[in-house]
Amino acid sequence: MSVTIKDIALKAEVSITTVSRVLNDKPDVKSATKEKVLEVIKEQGFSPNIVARSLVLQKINVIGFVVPDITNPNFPKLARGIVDRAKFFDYSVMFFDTNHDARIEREAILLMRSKRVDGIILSFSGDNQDELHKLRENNFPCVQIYRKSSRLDISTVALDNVLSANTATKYLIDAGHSRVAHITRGTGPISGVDRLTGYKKALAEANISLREDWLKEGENSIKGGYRAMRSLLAQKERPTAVFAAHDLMAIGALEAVLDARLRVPEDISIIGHDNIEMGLHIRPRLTTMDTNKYRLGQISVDLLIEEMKGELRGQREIICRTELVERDSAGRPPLSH
Amino acid sequence: MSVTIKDIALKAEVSITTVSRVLNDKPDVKSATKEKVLEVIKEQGFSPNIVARSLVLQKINVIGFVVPDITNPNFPKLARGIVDRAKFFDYSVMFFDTNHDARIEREAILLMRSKRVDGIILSFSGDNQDELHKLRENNFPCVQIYRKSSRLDISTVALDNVLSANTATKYLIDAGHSRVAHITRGTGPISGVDRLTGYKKALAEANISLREDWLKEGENSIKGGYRAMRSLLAQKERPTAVFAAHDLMAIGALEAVLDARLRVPEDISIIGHDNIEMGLHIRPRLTTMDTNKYRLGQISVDLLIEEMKGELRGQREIICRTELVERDSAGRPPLSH
DNA sequence: GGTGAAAACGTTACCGTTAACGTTTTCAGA
DNA sequence: TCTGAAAACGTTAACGGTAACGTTTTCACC
Repeated sequence: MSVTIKDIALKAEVSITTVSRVLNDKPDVKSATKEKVLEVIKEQGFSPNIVARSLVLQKINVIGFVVPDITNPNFPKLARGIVDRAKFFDYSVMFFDTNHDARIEREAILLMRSKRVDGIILSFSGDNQDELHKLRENNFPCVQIYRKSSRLDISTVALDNVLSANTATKYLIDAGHSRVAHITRGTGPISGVDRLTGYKKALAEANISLREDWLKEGENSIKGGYRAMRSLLAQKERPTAVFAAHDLMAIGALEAVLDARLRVPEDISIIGHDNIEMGLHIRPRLTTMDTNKYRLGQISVDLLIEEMKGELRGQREIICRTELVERDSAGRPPLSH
Repeated sequence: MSVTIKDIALKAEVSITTVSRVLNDKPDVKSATKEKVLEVIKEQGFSPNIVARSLVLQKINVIGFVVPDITNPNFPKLARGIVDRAKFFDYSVMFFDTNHDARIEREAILLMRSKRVDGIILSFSGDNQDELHKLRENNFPCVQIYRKSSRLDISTVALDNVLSANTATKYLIDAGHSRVAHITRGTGPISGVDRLTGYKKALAEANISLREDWLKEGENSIKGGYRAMRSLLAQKERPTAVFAAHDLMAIGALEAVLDARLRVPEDISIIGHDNIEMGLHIRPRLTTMDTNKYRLGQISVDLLIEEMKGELRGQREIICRTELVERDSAGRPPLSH
């Protein structure tokens, strides 16, 4: 069928070991024979069977990458960072999309262990504590992304959500707003809590007291943001600014404001979080916090590589800073206030 | 190190063959011993080494998936369709992003062949004729997506771009427009030509003569659409409607119109193509042609599976229809016309 | 020319699984 | 109780590489 190292050895009149040696640039082979072997290889269009190699080397140079939903605008750039950086280290990436389903997440882990991938980068939606714990127990290289390892000692690269939310909220306050609301991500497991903390902290630092009725929980979607904003607008006392924990919700909120025949940012300022592409193309353009997703991807494979080398004892946590992106959806509060 | 089939055989006091048999649900094993083996497997947390299995089976149950840029909004949903469908058939997907670089595309193919993936789904940017040809020669299962196989006999799943563009243009004409411009995708290799053809056809069918000055070439980006629209607006005679070959360009065009203090669709109607998420969230919401990307992904896996089974002699071409999505960016022409 | 270390090369076991084939066990029926 | 086919199980050779270890060749130096 396909040509093997044996065939090459035969045609080049050397042993398979010699062929293996030239394949892997090992010493102990005369340059003349090396050339000869190389020639036969080219002539026969041979490329070594990496499956066989992996079996003896106990290493397949593949890392697994699991996301809950690649359609979510946070992930494509992350994926790119991971693929690029992995390629740099000669790794390929096996990709999984779990559709936020904890069962599929578990299956994916099992599958990856069976397939003997060298390491895993994952962003989980469910919380599959046991599975992650098992990975850790077996010393399986693994880094978690976006989400801090709760009580599990899994290496993590995440955002400094408290600081980031603090910065965003402070930006509104510094612009003169004292009535700033917050649309949170709901009670789900993902980073929403930290952003809420950052928001509260910023208020406290400015001596503004927290109003529970200006805290709205939205699902993590445009619709969720829209609904939350509508309920905010329906109140007798309206905020003049809102910090949404996620751009999708910010965009929804923005739509709600416009639909209510109010202006952004003249009547209400909005700041989002994550800097998804879309924010650049809605009107007004969305002011937000950039999370540098591409770089996050790169960092996570760097961390994974370290784990795979075994250079890392214990887990590590890398916390990335975010960056304010000033655009058009946030400005000074209306004069009447 | 890790537990193998041999360990299981030892502990269960059977031969490795027997273990293999229960692993693969083969006959010739008493139900009592089967249970015993299963128990030991569970107890030891054993999962078979798929690398070893792949070596003897000559099949790794992995398909390669190559895109030029996962960040491009056409691809995430496609990726999802592929991953889901692949999983259904017990395949994993190895993911590559080539950043539109023909060299990386070539490397990816080489790598995948080395890694012995069972098949490849690819969306190429460059044209790497030779590489694709070689794949075909070696009977390597492969389906190309979005792009029709020029002279190469590679299986393909693509869009009916002529019909789709025709439908979009006709929609504008039917709304009363006679002055409809077209922003094309530039002279690149991707489907732009067919959409131009469809546009021309629609004009011809309505007895509207083609105006070369209303044909603008934009790069495939928001900026490209913006620039193209500006140059359209700068003309003495303006179109009342424009069909952009891609939503990104349509969105750019829309921005240009708004920036020129004109209204959409009251002054100028815009229709895009591809139905990317963003179109739903700009104002006015973009009228466009939906390409059903998720399904496209599924179909391409189905086709690949057929090829891998060897059931397919010769290549096949599946052409998918698109669907009009009426939203707010296209309406009747202004009365003055 | 002989010596011996270094360079070049080959033999072979092994990685963890499957499957062809051979062997043993079971058990219904005479 | 014996017979023999069917069921259950095991032995062994692959799959295509790598690497430890042993063997042969080369060649500088005396």
